[in-house]
Amino acid sequence: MDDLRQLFQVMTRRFGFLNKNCCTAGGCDISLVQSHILYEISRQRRPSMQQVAETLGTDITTFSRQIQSLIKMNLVKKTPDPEDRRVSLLSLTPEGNYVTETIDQQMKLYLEEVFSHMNAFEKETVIRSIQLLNESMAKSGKCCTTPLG
Amino acid sequence: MDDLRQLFQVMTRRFGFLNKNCCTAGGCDISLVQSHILYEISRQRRPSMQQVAETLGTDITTFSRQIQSLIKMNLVKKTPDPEDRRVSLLSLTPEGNYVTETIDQQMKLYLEEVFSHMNAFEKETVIRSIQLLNESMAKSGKCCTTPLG
DNA sequence: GATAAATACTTGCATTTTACAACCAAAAAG
DNA sequence: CTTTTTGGTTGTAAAATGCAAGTATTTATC
Repeated sequence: MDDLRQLFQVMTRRFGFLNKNCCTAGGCDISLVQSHILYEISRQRRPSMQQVAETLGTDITTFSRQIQSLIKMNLVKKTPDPEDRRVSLLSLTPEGNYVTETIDQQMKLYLEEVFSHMNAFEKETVIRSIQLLNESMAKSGKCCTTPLG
Repeated sequence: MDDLRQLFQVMTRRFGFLNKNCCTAGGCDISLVQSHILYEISRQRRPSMQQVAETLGTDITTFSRQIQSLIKMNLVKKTPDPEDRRVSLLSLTPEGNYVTETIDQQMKLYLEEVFSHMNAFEKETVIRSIQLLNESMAKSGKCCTTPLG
């Protein structure tokens, strides 16, 4: 309880490593940011560029180029929105879906491994705590959002 | 409990934003990685380059250059280890200490703000949960460590 | 005690990532 | 119909990254 920040720092660093490990694991070999982009595209429902970039807190110009790479790698598809021809809707190609799915399974496997060191009650408490934390961070508009806006 | 990964993803992303915000806040204007380096140097007791690079999971060559920048900015000092003249021990300059301290206070302020949305019991539970999580991740040697080794 | 091997770190180089500024095109506002 | 706003793309330049190769010191090994 003394060094609160340290706790967070260690936890997020470890989770970052986990994420990174899952990118370079057999088969798919993509960067960490690309992994996050794929994840968000799969999670959101045909999002626009802006939406995903905003979620990840990356500059739209950087994001634009990242998407270009992912399209070149045949993992992502960009379709113009018929409602508003300025926006491009993002979706995963079958290959992109496969890669994303593979990473996700790997992540889940690792997370289960981590939680295997706890009993059911502890696991439940930890999960509930993270939920609570997320809610609190959401409430606190001042911090924990992208620096841009 | 359904989407465990999502919970982690959101939490770490938010904490990452928080970290990023604290770098660019008035006075100090350093990159996120530099902030992490400063933090680790202040936390560890006169660490060597390898130690900090290892902790952060960054390549030693990249790290070497980062340190060069921080030295040029007069935030970090490198002193040869008398025991082993190959190693360089890292420490903060007074300026570096000030910057690091400022960031730390900002972080703590933000974290307190986040926890202000909880009651004492919830806060205690959340902190204990993160501790537990860190322990579990440490136990699980397979994941959650640097991909390099 | 000389030689080989390992370790700690730096530099060369090439690639990737990043972001500000300036831009284009479509939509909304006036 | 003109102006402004919005979604997205390039130009360019800086920073970050990491492999390969190098230097210097220390630790085996014979």
